[in-house]
Amino acid sequence: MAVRFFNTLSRSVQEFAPLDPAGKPIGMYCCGPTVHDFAHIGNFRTFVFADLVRRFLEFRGFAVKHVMNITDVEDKIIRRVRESNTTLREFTGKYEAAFLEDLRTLTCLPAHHTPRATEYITEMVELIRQLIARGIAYQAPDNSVYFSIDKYRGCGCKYGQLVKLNFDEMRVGERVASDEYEKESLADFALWKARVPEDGDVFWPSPWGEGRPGWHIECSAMSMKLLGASFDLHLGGEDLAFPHHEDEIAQSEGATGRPFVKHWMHGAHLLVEGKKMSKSLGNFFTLRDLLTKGSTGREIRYLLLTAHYRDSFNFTLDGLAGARTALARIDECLAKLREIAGATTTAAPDTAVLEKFASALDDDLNISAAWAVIYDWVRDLNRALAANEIQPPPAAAALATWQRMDTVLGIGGKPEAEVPPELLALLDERNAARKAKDFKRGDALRDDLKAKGWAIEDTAKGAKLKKL
RNA sequence: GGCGGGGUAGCCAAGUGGUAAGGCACGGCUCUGCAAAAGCUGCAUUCGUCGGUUCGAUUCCGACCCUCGCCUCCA
Repeated sequence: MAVRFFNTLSRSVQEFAPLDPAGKPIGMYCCGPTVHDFAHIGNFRTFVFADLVRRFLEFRGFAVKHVMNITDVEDKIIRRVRESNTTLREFTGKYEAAFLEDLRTLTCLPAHHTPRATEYITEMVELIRQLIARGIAYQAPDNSVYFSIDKYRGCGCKYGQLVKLNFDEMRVGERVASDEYEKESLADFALWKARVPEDGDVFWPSPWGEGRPGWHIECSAMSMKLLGASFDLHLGGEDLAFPHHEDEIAQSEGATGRPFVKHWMHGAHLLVEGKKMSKSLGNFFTLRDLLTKGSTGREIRYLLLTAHYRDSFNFTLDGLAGARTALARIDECLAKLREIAGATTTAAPDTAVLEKFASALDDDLNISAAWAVIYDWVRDLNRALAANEIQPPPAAAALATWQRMDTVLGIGGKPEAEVPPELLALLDERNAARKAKDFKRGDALRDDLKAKGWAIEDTAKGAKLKKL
């Protein structure tokens, strides 16, 4: 069964067929962060989604060349650089590093390229030059350069490929002041913003005078530079479809005359505790906030991966607690399998299970169905384990099956916590007390350990300590 | 106002023109000195509302209600 994804261009689920069937890697571009602050959990839903897409394509045997940009110049960044009296590079460097670290916390595979906008000014200028040469862009009296949607349409190009647009009905300019620009038409957007005093040191020379790039042009310049004028797959959050991605298409196709991206995918936003995240509601979480509250990256990743990417998802603290329990169940099963498998490490995975898992994902990444396959599989294994019916070879095979599925999920196994020797001593004491039927003392020691963050698990093979 | 998603058990969330996956929570059981942990097991006559098509609709059609997103800051 072929991989099928919803394509925003066609508004339907269609087979994912690479541009180059001969085997050139799939070019995949995901709009990255604007590094003006620590990224929040909503941002990470999109990046975990992109990571799932990439991992699944690789699982299905595609080679993927993954590019994710870092937007390190933009209005908000400039304002905050000015306010914090620092340099652009210093300011953005801090948040870029934090962002990349956060991605590692969520076990997202690193992109093959993470280009910074400020390092592709030359390419952006060149792209703008081409657009002006083709008569699609113009310099306004304010010295800024704008993209003309009328001219673009006049060339037979289509503006409004990702969203249905009806300019007569649109409330253009309602939410954002439009009188600060001298555009020919309200819908036109900036390619190059002329330098203004508030920009401080943040400007570059260009044929149109000093200034800085508009927001959309960076993605066109960097994606085409690294992946070619036409590439396979472009992803981002749903809010980016318009205008950002629409404008990327216009700039790129306007400049090259070639189709830009074959397949567009957009991830839905998330709600937190049923409401749109906002600082005033107290439901605004960065990844770091959640880690501080005691969650782990894998729990957060798991929770973000429990819902379909095109549905808005309600992220809750209850859900996070549930994620911990659910993962523990998987971990427990794997630990038992490892114990039985012992030295038997090489085994072929269970292809029937893998096929069920993969076909769920083939269907536009139906991750819920994929989890159902996993939990059914876990229950079957647990039944067999409880009945002592699992020999080392099937245990090893099950572990191999998990390992293969986990290349897509990126959940991994729970890291084994080292038990401090003094706690082991307490455990020994408690075992001795129990043996002597001094249950009062045994229970006291159990409570003591619990207070120290370790639970005693009395199993058929003796007592074990487990980190809470 | 235009465009686009959604409304399925306490919560999260799949799915199908033929009688509702999975996870969490909760109850029961096994294990235990008692617990915990773990495992097993049970848990929606019902899919926003009202109509229509149909032998049969949660699934298709229509209307309505609610909700979320986009309409040049946005993952």
